[in-house]
Amino acid sequence: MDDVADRAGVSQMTVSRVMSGKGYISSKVRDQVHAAAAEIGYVQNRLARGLRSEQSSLIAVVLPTLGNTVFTEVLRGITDALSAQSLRPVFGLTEYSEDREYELVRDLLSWRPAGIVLAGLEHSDQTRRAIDASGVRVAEVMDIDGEPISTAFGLSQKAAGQVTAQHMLDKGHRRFVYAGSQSGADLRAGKRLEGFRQTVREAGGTIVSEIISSQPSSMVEGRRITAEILSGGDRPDAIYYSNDDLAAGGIMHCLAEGVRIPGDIAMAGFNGLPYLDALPIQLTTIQTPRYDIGFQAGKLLAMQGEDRSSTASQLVDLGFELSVGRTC
Amino acid sequence: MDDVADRAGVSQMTVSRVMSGKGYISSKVRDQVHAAAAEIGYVQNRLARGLRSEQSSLIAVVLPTLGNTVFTEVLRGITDALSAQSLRPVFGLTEYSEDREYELVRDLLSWRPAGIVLAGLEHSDQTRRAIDASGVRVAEVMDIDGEPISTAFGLSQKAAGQVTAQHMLDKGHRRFVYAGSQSGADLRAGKRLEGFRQTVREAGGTIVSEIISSQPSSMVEGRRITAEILSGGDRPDAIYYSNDDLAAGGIMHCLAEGVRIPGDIAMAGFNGLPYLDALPIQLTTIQTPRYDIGFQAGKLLAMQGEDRSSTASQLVDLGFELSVGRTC
DNA sequence: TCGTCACATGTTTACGTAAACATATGGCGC
DNA sequence: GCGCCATATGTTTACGTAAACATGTGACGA
Repeated sequence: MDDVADRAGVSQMTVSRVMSGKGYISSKVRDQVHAAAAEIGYVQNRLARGLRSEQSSLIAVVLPTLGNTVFTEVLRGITDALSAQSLRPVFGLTEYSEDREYELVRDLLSWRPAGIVLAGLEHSDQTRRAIDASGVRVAEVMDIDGEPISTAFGLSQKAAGQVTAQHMLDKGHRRFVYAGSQSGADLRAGKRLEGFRQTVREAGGTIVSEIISSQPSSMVEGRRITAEILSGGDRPDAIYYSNDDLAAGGIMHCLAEGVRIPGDIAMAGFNGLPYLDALPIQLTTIQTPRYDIGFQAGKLLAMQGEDRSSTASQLVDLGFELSVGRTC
Repeated sequence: MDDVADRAGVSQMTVSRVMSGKGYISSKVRDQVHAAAAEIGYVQNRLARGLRSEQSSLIAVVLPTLGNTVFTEVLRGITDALSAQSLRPVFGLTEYSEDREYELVRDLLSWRPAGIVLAGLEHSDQTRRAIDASGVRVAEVMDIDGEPISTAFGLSQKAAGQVTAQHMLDKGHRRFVYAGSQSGADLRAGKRLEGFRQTVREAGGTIVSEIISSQPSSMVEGRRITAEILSGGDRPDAIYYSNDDLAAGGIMHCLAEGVRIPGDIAMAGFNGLPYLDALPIQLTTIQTPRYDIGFQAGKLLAMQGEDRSSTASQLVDLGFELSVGRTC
């Protein structure tokens, strides 16, 4: 900055003002400074800027995995929301471990981020304390069934499970199998299952079994689980998959084996992934606003903290929609 | 740090040494310092650390999109490689625009990253200059057909196109259609097409047409394009898709419409995405080491810069494998 | 005419850390 | 017994920036 200042014939502070766009600057000086900066290839040092101004233009993003399209879409939303104000996401992956989440949060707080995004509402006490102590602004994403740290953007996972159950019951199905993955570490999936169970029971239906694979969710795993379910002697009416990837695998199994959907077996998934529209059979699922969830979370954190009224904890329900296909 | 030092009864510098693990520290003092830090909830400030040590523990990652599984897997590889040394990725998306890439690179350099990852070998002169001037270490990923800035990890896209063409020719196909997306902004896809064209021509085959959609690649788009191709009067022997998502869409179209593969139309894709194993028909494709590419790029940048011998520009060929399915 | 105030720039200082440069202790070889 | 060197700690300073606090214009209303 001193070099730029010398070349432009002004003080270092004036260069700082031009770069940050704060304070009064005559247009003549502004141009001189920009020209000087371009000539010597000046690149500002955000480490110094952050140190002095006690805040960096980084947003910490802590997600379970990138193996699930859901989170890559959330991340896209966040990234897009931030890019306008040249905030950048720094991120870490928890692989659905609370301990790992804590480590990541601690580590990322050392960057003095302007905000932090967490997945879901369940965090260890340690994590909550570290966040409280840092005073960083928080946005939680995907889930709104619980108590947020400050603001959560998402949908009611439990209600999604209920709506799906109700729809399947309305279609006449009574005996269900639930197919999940990740050893049940995905707490949102657990809440959907909870809602599903409740509605099924109230209507007098049965959940014959709950199969929870230890593998990460994938189409291949969904196909495997489905084959397993259908090879058993006691075939259920319908399978409720914890997400679309598993369900799509189920559809593939049936296509390959000539099992009729929904005649032989009905299915429902969750997420409303774009590729479902390309499949030969339209899956009944729940459409979730994943990108928008990320985008709104990003926008909240990108807002300069002037808005102190929003300090109170708040749940922002971005809703979901039952997408009726031909699999029920 | 001063507070921690007071509580531990040592100097600030000793605390610094404990935190960074550099220099001699007695185990007694180390424990005292850790205890004191834990008591007051000390979180180091990486902005200050980076400022003083002239280098941050961030790795800049500039990718075209997160909409393509390929790049999310590369990103996973990078993230995993970095997490061991608690380096963190900061990233930006170019949406396949060179100008956007330049802006992002400039912006990310202001974080004084320990390294930067770029997709592909083609970058604007501006971008190259900015990187040269910064002296930052660079890893380029996915492509090795060209001149790297320093080290590139990937595979020969052109050779992949050639191998695919040769395989299809061997299977007796002569009249091809190429189906791509992104308005051709994906330069790697362009190189594959180049290799494909060359091999087809040398063998006396024909590329009847090259259809390049302006949409991002997706299964839905692949199904749409395929429907378009097959509805035309002059049906080709085979379709070469620029990637698996488009090809899977093609398979879906044929499943839904009763078009026989490869009897009525043959197909090949590129990437070897995991979900292909779940499809009723096994797609012939090229298996690419995407995660490994990201991982090795991450590892290179994570190495402390002691290895000055590797300054020379270098291409690391991680290879690919033809995955023979039942679509040719 | 003078005070006021929006505009424009400059000077000094602090942000939290680690590099560079001391200093002190004690074990070990000769 | 003495010098040397590995070990262990302390003091001073600089990293690049922006906040805080000046200072200096000139237009405009009373």
